[in-house]
Amino acid sequence: MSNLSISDMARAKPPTPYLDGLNDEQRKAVETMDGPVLVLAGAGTGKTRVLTTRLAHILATGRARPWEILCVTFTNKAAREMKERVGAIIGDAVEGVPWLGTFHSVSAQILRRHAELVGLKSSFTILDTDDQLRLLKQIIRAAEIDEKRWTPRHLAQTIDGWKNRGVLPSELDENDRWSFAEGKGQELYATYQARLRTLNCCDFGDLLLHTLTIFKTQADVLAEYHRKFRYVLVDEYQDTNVAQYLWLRLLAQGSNNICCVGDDDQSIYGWRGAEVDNILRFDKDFPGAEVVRLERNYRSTEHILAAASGLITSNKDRLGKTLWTEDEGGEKVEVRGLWDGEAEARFVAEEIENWVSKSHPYSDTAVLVRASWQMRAFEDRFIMLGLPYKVIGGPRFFERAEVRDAHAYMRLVRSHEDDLAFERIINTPKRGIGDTTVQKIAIAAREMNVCMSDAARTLSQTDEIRGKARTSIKVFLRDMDRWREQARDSRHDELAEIILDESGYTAMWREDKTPQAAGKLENLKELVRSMGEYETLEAYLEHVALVTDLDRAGDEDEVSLMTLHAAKGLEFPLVFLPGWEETVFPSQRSLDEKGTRALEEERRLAYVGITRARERAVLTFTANRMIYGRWHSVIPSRFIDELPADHVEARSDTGIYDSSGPGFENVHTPPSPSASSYSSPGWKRYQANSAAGKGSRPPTINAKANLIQSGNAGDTTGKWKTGDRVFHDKFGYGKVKRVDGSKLTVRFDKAGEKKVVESFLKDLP
DNA sequence: TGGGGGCACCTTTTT
DNA sequence: GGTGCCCCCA
Repeated sequence: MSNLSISDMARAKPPTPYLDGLNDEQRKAVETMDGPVLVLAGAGTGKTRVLTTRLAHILATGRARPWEILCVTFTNKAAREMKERVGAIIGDAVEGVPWLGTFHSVSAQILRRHAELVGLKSSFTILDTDDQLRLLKQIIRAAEIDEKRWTPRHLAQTIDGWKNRGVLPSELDENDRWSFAEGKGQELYATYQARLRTLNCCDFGDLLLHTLTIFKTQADVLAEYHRKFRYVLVDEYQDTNVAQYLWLRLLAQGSNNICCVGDDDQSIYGWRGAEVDNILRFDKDFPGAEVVRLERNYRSTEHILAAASGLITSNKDRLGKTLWTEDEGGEKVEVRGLWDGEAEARFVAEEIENWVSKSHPYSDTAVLVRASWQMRAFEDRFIMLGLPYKVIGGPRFFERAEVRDAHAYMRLVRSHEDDLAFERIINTPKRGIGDTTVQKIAIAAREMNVCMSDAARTLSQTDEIRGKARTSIKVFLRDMDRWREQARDSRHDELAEIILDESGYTAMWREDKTPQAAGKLENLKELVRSMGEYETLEAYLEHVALVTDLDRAGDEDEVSLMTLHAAKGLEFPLVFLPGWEETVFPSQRSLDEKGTRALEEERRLAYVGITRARERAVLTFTANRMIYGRWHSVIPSRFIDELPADHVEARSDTGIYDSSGPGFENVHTPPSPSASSYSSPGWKRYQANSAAGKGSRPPTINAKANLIQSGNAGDTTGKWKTGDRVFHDKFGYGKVKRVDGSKLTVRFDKAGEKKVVESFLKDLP
C-alpha cells in the first residue's frame, strides 16, 4: 500500500484550484488514494463536497478517464447532484461519466449487457411493487395457500429480504425456508423467479441479485469490469445491504481503489435490509483501509450539535466521532410539552408565524415527523391559517394508478408478450371483460404456452368466450395492432395521446365526476409531456422504472412537511420535531419487531432529525395522542431524557409536567408503563405480548375531556366510579371521591386538595 | 359483470 | 379516523 503524503501529491501535480477552501481532513479524504478508503463523514461535515471533489480530482490529475470510474449513490437525486457538482468543477466532461448513478441504474446497465447469462433478454422490463404483488398473489393462489394468513405483501417482503441478502432460492437455509407458509417459502420464491424469467422481467432486487450472480459465476465478465473500473466511489455506505456490499466487494477487487463515504450514525434504513455492520467492519473487509474522519460541522450551532451528539452516544454500535463547530452558542434545543396533537400543531404553526414575522421566509422551516399519519394535524392547522406548506415525499407520481395504466398501454404496444400489462388494462376502462374471461385467457395461455395476447386472439375465434366479452376482445386486439402499426412512424408521446384517447381511457376519467378525476387528467397530461423529454419509449420506460418521482420546482416559499426519513441530506434554519413520545418515537412497532437494534436505529433517526437544524431545533411531545381514532395517554420519549441537559431548554404548557423551575432537569417524567398506574390488565397483556415478540398496541386509555382515567385499559367507555385513579392536566393524580352525573369530585394526591370537576363528560368532542 | 356495504388494516420506503 | 379490499347480491 503506497500512501503518498499530501506534500508528495502537491509536488507531483500542479496546484488544483478546486481543493482551495477544503479543510485538512476534507483534503485528506479527497487525496488519499491507492487503497481502500473509508470517509466517516458526520452530519453537516461536507460529505458530498468531498465525494465530488474526489471524483473531479481523479479526473483532473489524469488518474483515470471518465468511463473508468464507478460511482454509486442510493438516490437519483444524489446522483444528479453529483453530476452537476462535478460538472461545475471540471466542465462538461461529466456527461461522459457513464457509470455514475444509483446502485440500481448501474446494475440495470450492466444487466442489459449480459442478460442472457441469467436467462433474460436484454429488453427485460423492470417491475414495480404493484406488478410484483399481483404476480405473487397469483403464485400464492396457485399454490393453494391461505392468502389471508400468508399475504402477498408478506411474501414480497420476505423475498425482498432474501434478495437484499443476495440469497438465491437454492441457497436458503432451513430457517429461511420456514419463515413463510410452513416451509413453502423456498418453492414460492423459486416459482416467482421462474415466472419473472418467463415474463422477461426483473424486480428491483433482481437488478442487483442477477448482476451479483453474473459476477460470482462468470469470471471473464467480472474481469472485464475489473479492467474497466479503476476507481470506485460509494456514497451513503452505511445504507448498503448485504447484496450491495458483495457487489461492491467483487467489483473493487480489481483496482482495490474503493472509497466509501458514510456515517454510521445516520443509518436509518435497517428495515429495508441496510446493514450498519457493513460500515462498522469496513477495515476488516478491505484490509489496509485508511479511515478518514470528517468531524468539523459547518451546519449547526454549538447547542444543536452538542444535543444531537450527546444523544447518539447512547448507541453502542458505532464507530464514534467527535463533531465540533466554530459556531459557538446559539439557541439551546427547545423541548415543549403540549396537551395533545392539536395543541402541538397550533404551537408549531404559531412559532412559524413568529419566525416569519421577523422577516424570515417560510422555506426556512421544516416539520419532521416519524410517521406520515402525524402530518394531518399539521396540514389541518396550516390550511386553516392559510400558511403555505408542501408535503415532501407524498404519493408518487409514477405510482399513481392512472399513470401506471397509461404505462401498461405503452408496454403492451411495445411488446405484446407483456402479460402483466395485458392483465392490467384488458378491462380498463370497463369493456365487459370480467375476471372469469381473464382467467380463461390465462389458463389457455398457460396450456398453449403462449402469451395472453395470443391466447386471447385464439379464444376469440372459438366459442370459449361469447357475447360482449368476445366482441370487446376482438376490438381490443384490433386496436392494439393498429397502435403498433402507428408506433413505427410516430413520436412516442404523440402515440401515447392517441392511445389514451382511442382506448377510451381519457374519456373514462372525463366522465368520472368524483373530485379526484380532474387531478388524474392533469397527471395524464403531465405524463405525455414528460414522455416527450425522452428520445425513445424504451428510454422513457427505463427512466420511470428506476426513478420514483418527478422533480418538482422547489423554489417556492413554503414550510416543508415530511418524515424524518425523507429529511436525510437536507437542512433548515428552523426545524420542528413533533411527537417525541414513547410508542410514537421510538416507534413501538419497530421496537416490537427488532428490539435493541431497532432502538438504536430510532435513536439515529432522532440524531438525523436534530442535525437538520442550523439555528433552532424545537422538539415537542404531548400527553395525549389520537392514533387511528383512539386516544392514547402517552409519555415523553426516552430520547428526551438522553439529551444532554446543558444544551436543552425545556418548557411545558400542559401543566402535567412540573414546569415550576427553569431547565430540563425539572421536567417531571410521568411513570413509565411499568409503574403502578399502568399496571392494569391491559398493560400487562401488552407487555407480555411485546416480550413474546408479538406486536400489539398499547392499551387505549380514555383521555377524552380534561380528565384521564389511568389504568382502565380494557374499558374505554369513560365510566367513572368512586375510587378510580385519575389524572388531571392541572392537578396531577387523584382519586375519585364521588360521581354525580357529569360531575366528579376528586381528591388530588399532591395537594391533598378536593376539587369538583364539572361537566367534563358533556364537553366530549 | 359491476356496485355497494362490511371489514381489516394501519411505520419508515432512497430503488 | 380513513382507506382499500373482498364478498355478496342484483
